[in-house]
Amino acid sequence: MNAEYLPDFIERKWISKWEQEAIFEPEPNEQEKYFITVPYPYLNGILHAGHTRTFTIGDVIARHKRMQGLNVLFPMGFHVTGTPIVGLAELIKNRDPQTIEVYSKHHGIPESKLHTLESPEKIVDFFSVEAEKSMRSIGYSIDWRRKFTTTDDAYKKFIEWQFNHLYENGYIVKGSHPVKWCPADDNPVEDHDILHGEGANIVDYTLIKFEYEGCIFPCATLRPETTFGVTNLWVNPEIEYVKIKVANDENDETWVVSKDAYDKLLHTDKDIQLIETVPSFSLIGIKVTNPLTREKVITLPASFVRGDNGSGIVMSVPAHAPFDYLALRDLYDSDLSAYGIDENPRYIKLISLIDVPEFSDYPAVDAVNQFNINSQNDSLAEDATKLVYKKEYHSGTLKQNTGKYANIKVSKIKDILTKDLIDQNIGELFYEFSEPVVCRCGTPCVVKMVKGQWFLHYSNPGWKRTVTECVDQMDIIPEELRVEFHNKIEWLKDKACARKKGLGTKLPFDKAWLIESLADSTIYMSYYILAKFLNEDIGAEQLTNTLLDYILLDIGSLEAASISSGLERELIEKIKTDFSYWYPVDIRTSGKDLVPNHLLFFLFHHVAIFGRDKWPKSIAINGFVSLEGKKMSKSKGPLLTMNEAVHLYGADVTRMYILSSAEQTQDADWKNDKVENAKKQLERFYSFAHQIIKSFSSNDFKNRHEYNDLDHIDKWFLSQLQQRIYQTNISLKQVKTRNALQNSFFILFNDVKWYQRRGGSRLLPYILDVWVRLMAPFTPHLCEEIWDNMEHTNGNFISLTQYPIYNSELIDIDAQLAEELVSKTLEDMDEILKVIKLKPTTIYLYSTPKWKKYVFMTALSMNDQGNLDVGLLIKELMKESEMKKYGKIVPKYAQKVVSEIKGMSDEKISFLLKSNLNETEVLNLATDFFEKETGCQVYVYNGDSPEYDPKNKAGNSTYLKPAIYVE
RNA sequence: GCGAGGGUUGCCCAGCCAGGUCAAAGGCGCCAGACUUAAGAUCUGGUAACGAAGGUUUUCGUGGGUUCGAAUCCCACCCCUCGCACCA
Repeated sequence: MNAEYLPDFIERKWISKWEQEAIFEPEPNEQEKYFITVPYPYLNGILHAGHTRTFTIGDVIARHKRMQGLNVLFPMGFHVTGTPIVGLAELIKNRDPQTIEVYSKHHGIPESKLHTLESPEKIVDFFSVEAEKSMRSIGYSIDWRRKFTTTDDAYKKFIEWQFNHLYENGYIVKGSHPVKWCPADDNPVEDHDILHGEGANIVDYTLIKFEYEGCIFPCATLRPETTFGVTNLWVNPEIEYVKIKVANDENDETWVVSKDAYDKLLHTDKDIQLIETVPSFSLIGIKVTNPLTREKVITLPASFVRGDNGSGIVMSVPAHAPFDYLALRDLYDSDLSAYGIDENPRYIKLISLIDVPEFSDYPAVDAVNQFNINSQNDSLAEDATKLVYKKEYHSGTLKQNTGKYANIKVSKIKDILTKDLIDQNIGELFYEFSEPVVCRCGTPCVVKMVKGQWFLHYSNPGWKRTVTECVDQMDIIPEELRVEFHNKIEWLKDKACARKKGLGTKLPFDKAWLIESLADSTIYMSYYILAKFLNEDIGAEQLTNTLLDYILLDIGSLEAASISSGLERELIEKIKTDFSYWYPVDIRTSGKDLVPNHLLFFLFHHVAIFGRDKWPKSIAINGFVSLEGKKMSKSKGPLLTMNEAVHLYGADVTRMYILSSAEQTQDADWKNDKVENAKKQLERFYSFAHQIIKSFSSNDFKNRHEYNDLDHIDKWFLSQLQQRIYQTNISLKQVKTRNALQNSFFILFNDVKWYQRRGGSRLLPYILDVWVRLMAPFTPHLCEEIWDNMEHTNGNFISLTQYPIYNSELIDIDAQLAEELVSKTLEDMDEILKVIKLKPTTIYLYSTPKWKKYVFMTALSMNDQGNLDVGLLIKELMKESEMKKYGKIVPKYAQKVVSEIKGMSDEKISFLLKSNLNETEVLNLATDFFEKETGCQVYVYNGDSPEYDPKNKAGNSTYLKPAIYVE
């Protein structure tokens, strides 16, 4: 064994040995199986630290389960469908400076190579080779016989099969949906195509159709319920209005809207024709009919109305909308004769329709007064609006004047009412951005209705219900995220699943479209089972629907499957048996960014396609990785690649660091100087192992289970070790890799230090044997190397060796308690030595007198029976004639003991109840240790009759806390 | 706005669900000692404050509450991060 830790050498050596012996290529057998998957990487770049974290977690779980004796399958594929790879090829071809810079500098691709990646195919070829190399170099125990990319012909056949099923079972429907649209490009815009307004949402307004002489005056609102409180409409005399013809199912309608609104309506699914422009003056001072209440209300002028927002006509609800109230108040007593209005707007009575606990009948008035707002042009009007809307939304209920909607909460009314309005044709939906959106080309974007689009019908309540059932029977790790899954299932709407651009599979029932790339990566875990055979001896064209139905769903017959595919029956049966052996997925582990999308779809599609016995068993979620506190970005940098990490620090160091720096869902920050420290830790471990291997013979390792006459400290260590083994196994099961490493490495290291400090040595070969197995899932190469050098297992891989198992027989309560006594006593001595200024030469320890221990144990057992009480305890004690001697001091001590015990955890109490400790003996055995540690002479006296006690210190002792006197 | 997660001792980061062994694990940093001609590396110990006796005091975002007892449970508030879709 080399004295120096050479990660590069060790790692190459063991990776190639694993490959030679093909130890990670499992086949079905009589063992219990474990199928673990992580999301395959998307190949528009080199694998980075984020992949490293998720994949390493997966590998550690795989290795742990494998060492626990399960038959583990951990496969990997590559995702390439969608637009980014096509976009990247384009950018490289055009020699986009930023792309060239980022990919050469951050991804570490030489420019000459980079320049050849001018087509999506070349990119896929290059990055898939690179990704596999990276994953091999970090030691993942992946079965590479099953790799594939999502543009393989066979994969496309598989996806077609999936979509045929979804279609046949009604999970795919046709419909229209609003998208961000650039009128100049005549294309939808995606977020990275946007100049301004990246955060913009599409908001759904309701148009309320007010009527006037056969014309419709549509008013856009987010609060359709306020239609009950409309007192007038607002028209801005400064903006341009038009009259348009709107095609409707039965009759065409004539609408009056702003010019801007007309432009927007042109992009909706409505059929629109311009009739004429209308002077704004002609729209003011007329009486329109509220379609809901049939009341007639007047139209009035207002400057706050914007032509580019909504329809350019606004309904006024002054009781509940500060702007409306302000605009109305601004008109009080003013001369409106220019508009042909001779009434004073003061006659208009506010209509209250929402009950809000914190406000009067007119919340808008309250808010305007509260903020002390002067006019509709005051900037505070915005704040007042927010306040009123928020309060009304959260705590408002509808009043009696809303008829059948009375008593409904404001927060619940919108969907109900909108539906009713649409049914009666007095309302319509209208979409608008939450903020202006401008395309990269400089053109303002609009909301466009895309018609005849294919949708995955995720909003289907039955489908949602089944997914909810699926989640309920799964393990979600960590458990706290279960609620998140339920929320997101609730929230999920229909999702367009067909695209025009990018790589992918055509929709089998509408070949003009490509299947969207999140939808084609939902049940591919089952494809791993097929992939092994496809990579060997099956052609894509043989993967027929009939064959897939038979293998994956057990539909149809072997006969039919064989005929349709042209495959041998035995082969088909073999694939089918493999599938039913490996499926379902036992765990899928993934970054938390995939919860609201991929993981959700993964569940939706599984329940849609497969029976309950094939539903996934568990999902584990992990957090992100940042780089020196900065967010990583594939396309902009900074980026730490898996290659770079492995190259600079080694595979084992990288694995250990990324798993130990943060727990589960917490984000991890990669810090180079901390990684250096992790490397030192492993060097320390290596040299510890090296020392032990040098100092012991291979026989010492072979006989590791045969120790007789163990010393106290050996028993203590064995007991302690069981706790570490237990905690490591539990933590790994819960995917708490940080906690697992804390126990299997750091804390165990400290235990070993204490063991050696206390003079232990003979268990060291045994310790190393257990320790290295405990660490093997995390740092497999290093552990194989040490394991190999112990020369006690005839060349078996540690990767295939039994993982340490908790052994309750080795738990030794007395040894643990004794060691606690020793270390606490040492702490007490240190504390005293630190405080007193004299130079100490001798320390006297006085163990607890028998009677005090008796008091303590009596109190403990009374506590156990649930009747511990100072009075009762003293009474009980005094029954004992021995105790009467101490009659005067017993009550005081009893009181102390009772409060001490009341403050103990149940665990500690049961621990103490089971113990049987001889203090004097334990302390005597430890005197050498105490002397070595303190540099003083140490004497231990029995507290019952100390030979020497000049300052009467012996009386200070309590059970497990000896009295101390220092000279 | 809606949803989720988080604020801990010089720093990173555990603990919180199952209240008491919690002045609070582990790592880093720092300090001291050993080794060394010395430095570095390595190893060992220490690391809230105060204390001439093992104690005391203050501390886990802020303010309340429940409890014999709260980092942990409840309520309110402040601050930070992420997601909100047709993009992987």
